[in-house]
Amino acid sequence: MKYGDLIKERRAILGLTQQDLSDYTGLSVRIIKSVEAETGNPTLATLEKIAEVLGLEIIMKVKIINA
Amino acid sequence: MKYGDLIKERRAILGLTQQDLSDYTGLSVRIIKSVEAETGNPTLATLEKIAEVLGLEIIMKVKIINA
DNA sequence: CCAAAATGTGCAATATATTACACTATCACT
DNA sequence: AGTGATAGTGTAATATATTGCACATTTTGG
Repeated sequence: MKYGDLIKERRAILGLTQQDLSDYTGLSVRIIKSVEAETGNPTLATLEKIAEVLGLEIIMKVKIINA
Repeated sequence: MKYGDLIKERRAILGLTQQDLSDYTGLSVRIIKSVEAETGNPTLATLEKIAEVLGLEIIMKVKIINA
């Protein structure tokens, strides 16, 4: 799953800084950075908090081959 | 994101036990259980390993309101 | 009904995600 | 050029995900 760029772009669209996103999610700025850079291995809760603030959603579904 | 039941059902469809899924993913049986029960807070890597074996995928996308 | 297989739970040890702080780097603007 | 705002990095401390074991419970098939 790619998520770093999506989060970064979405945050930019909403005009938020990493600090803003940190404040709104309650996550450390360091984690915001690592998630956007896709370094590290975030917890589902971490991703969900970010997704919630940015109007994103995380979905697990059956993988369609060749689609 | 709901994932426990999907994983459980998918594993059943493929005729795998929790032990099988543990072997194929390299994750402990305990974690397989906690993920299926949606207790705990799994790492993205943990979910991805399970998804890969079960033919599932995890996606983050812009949330469409009223859809 | 019975036995074996599969699943669920408590606990301690280990691995690692998250945090906080300090510092550097980059970018925008005057 | 320089200042302020924003973003990236190293390290140590803390919180917690993951593991392994032992045992209880449930389920499945004969």
